[in-house]
Amino acid sequence: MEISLVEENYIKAIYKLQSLNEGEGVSTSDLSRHLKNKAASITDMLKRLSLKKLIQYQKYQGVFLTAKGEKIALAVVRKHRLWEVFLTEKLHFSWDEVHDIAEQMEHIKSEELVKRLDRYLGHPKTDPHGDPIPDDKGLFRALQSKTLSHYKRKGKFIFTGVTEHSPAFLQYLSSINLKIGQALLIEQVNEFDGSLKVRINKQQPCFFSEKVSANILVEAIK
Amino acid sequence: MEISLVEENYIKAIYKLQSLNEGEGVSTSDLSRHLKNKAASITDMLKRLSLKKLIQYQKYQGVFLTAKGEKIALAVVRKHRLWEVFLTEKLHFSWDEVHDIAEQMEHIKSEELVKRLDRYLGHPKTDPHGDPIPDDKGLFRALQSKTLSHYKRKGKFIFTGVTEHSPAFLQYLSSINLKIGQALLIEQVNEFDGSLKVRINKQQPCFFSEKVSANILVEAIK
DNA sequence: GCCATATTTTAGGCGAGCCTAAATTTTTTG
DNA sequence: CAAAAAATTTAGGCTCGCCTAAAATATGGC
Repeated sequence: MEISLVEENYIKAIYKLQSLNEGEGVSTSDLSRHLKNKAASITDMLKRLSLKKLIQYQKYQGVFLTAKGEKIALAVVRKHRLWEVFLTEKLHFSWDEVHDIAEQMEHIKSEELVKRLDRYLGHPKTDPHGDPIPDDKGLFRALQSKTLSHYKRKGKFIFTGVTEHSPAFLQYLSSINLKIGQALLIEQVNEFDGSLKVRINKQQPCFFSEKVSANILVEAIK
Repeated sequence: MEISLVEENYIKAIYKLQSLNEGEGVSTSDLSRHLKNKAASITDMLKRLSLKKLIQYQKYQGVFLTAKGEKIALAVVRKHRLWEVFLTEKLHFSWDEVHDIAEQMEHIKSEELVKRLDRYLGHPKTDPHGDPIPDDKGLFRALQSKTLSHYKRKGKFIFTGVTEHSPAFLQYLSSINLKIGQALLIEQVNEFDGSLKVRINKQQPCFFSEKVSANILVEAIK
């Protein structure tokens, strides 16, 4: 069965929103927002994906991926993240430039290509933003990291990823020399607005607003 | 102006057929054969490409690329050949496996990507089949190689490329250990059917039918 | 130069994937 | 629990890129 590029994008969006939604079906309006198509277009496509048994769809009730649909989603995510690694590691793109290009490359169809790319890159476990790369069976260990704003306390943390991939945000993190794997020392917590005083690598401290720390994933040390 | 993947494929086909046609416009039926679409569909698209000023088209008179169209064709060819180099050099695909994958990758839109890929590959001048890679201005020096069947005489030649890219043909060449850059010694010419007795690299001699030697590009030595 | 044949174009139709407007269903809320 | 509001679906229409059948044009043989 042929799956078009557009269908793959719908599947990917459903997968993403489903993982945020925790158990709930994904709504037409969520998809409409995410894909920037009108709700009526979403309904259109949901019918087609349902016919192809890629999703479970009942009118007005939201939508779930079937096993078949999830397999496709994971394959696309795997390709996307592998290409992001390629673009940063081999072509030296910065982490804020790779998303749009990988968005195109993720649709290239060749199992052999993915296999060889993965080997060539040394079987990376995460992409440049810290997101885990599913293996060829679609398996990956879920991030156990939490956001900095979740902890809201002093202490030492390791920066493991981001939950926001906009160039502006990623460039900001680069500008303060924050890279995946680096240690963060939270020196002060402002209870009023949730902002944090943070020291990175013995540099001058900087301040994270609630909005920033809500998009920074970390693991606590000790 | 947005150019779709399908439009790019038409442009590429026109470019290719134009270069064979030497001056003549490309006919609807040539394109129909090449793209495996019906003639009526070709006419359809020619009208659209003409509106976009990518081709010069007059009913019943065949078609030419405009400067704008040629620029696009060359950019696509450049990308196709660079990705073929990537696939063979970095991912160790064989030269008969890369065409279909590169056919997909050539449509990825990012000037920066092409620039970096080119640098990463060391600014290659030819692809794995010996075809020249246009530079970022679309310039390349045309192959001055001729086919083996053109020479039809004894002597020493360097194998520089192929004019046929089917996996079957390429695999045949691999099976007799013939690679780009290698020397070919023509030891005997059969006038009756145009077949050749050829020695490669001091191995057992092999025999090329007219059909094989018509698809092998060489440069004569001395 | 005319006729037969081959090529090309026009006309009309179809599916994918999008849209707007209107109808329907669900959810909220007073 | 009924009415208003919000979400969703249906109906109908559009473009792109393909098709078949029929009409128009070009070409090649006599």
